[in-house]
Amino acid sequence: MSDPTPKKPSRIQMRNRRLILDSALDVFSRDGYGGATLDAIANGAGLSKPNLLYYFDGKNEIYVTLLSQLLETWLDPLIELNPDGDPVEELLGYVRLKLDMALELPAESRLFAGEMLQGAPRMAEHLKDELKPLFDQKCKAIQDWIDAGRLAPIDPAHLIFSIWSTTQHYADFGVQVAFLLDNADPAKGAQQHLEQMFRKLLQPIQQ
Amino acid sequence: MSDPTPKKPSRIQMRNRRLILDSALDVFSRDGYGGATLDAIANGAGLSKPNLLYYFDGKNEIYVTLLSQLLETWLDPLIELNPDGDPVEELLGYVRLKLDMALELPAESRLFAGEMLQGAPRMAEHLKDELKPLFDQKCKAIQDWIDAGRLAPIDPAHLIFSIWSTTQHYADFGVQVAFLLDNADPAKGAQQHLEQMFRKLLQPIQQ
DNA sequence: TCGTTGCTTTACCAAATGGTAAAAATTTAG
DNA sequence: CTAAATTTTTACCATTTGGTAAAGCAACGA
Repeated sequence: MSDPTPKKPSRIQMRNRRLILDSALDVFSRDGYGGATLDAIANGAGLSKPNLLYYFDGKNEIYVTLLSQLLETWLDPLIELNPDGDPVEELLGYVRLKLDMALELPAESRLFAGEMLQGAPRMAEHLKDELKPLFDQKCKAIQDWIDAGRLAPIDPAHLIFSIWSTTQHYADFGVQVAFLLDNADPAKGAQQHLEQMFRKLLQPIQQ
Repeated sequence: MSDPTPKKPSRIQMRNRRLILDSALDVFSRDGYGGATLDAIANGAGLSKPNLLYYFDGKNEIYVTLLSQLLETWLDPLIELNPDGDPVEELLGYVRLKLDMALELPAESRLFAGEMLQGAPRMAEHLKDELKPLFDQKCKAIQDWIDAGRLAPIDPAHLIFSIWSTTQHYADFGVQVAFLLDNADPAKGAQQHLEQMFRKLLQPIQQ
């Protein structure tokens, strides 16, 4: 009575909305928001365009739905960062997780990157509500570790930026990386390099 | 006689091609290739659309011209990397230069990032001819430094990826960075953080 | 079995977009 | 000053694109 959409989705709805979002991820991440077309998305989902528009109100709604669903997955590893664990190992674990995500879900990473590149015009709200509080909270946790002498003194915010950028690079610039590495698998080298780099950065001076 | 376009461009040509490319940089970097329109570019340049098409053969030619001109500027700092200089200082200098470029030319950085995100469909040739040889050459130079014990043992290719990703992050994800830093200027913090990180990574063990 | 609801298709449409033809205006060279 | 060359405008056009209306079809509860 109070809920504007009380009906639970049917099996067909579940299936088709999933098909559409899967196809949309392909198309949006490959062609960008502006380059993506409803025809391409409908085609990839195996539906007609009007049929697609039966499930979503328009291009923008598909895109926003996709991004906000993805944001959860994306922020999950950061949420897992445990203030009660060992600082260096917690952060190195986070690096490892983010790298794995970049390597296994490159389309998702590129979708976010594309939105950010354009100034996040369609995501600003979500970022404010979900990303910012989490970011501030984790910065504070890292600062506490530093204050306790359990971590080298670093700027928490820029540390997080460095983790994000270095790991996501393997997804967002994946074509370039593959090309420059002569199509060798980047996974192992990346893992070792990032582990080495962040371990050196984070390790507090032993006394 | 052999040159297919021997005529040197008039002053008007120089001016208008420059106006168009400047506007195109704005539009392409903001809206992506697919989202950019000739009308928007023409508008930004203060020309009519047909007038714009008098100077360039089409949307694609504007885009490719822009990117290939930019590639030079972009690779310049890497070219400057001097194998005869001090390894750590040379590489830290490169980091500084790349960061300065990201902060001062964010639109250029985003334009490249957008092209890479989409798999560099319109830049593959240029990358093969200009980027790859330079990259291989500099990787070898870094490896020589390592072999001479003047640099910590790191994977040169992944080192370069880390430098690119961390510095360009401040341009490509500039909106996110500004938002998460509460619109504080990221320049100084970024500079200090990256210097600290790469110095620790690169410094060979003293004996 | 019948009617209601939910899903899909067919047939469209208006606006936007990349691009062209050719006339008009302007600049430049002699 | 004039004629040729260059530059700009006006008037178009075909295609693509996001989106709609409404009819047809399928599923399901009573």
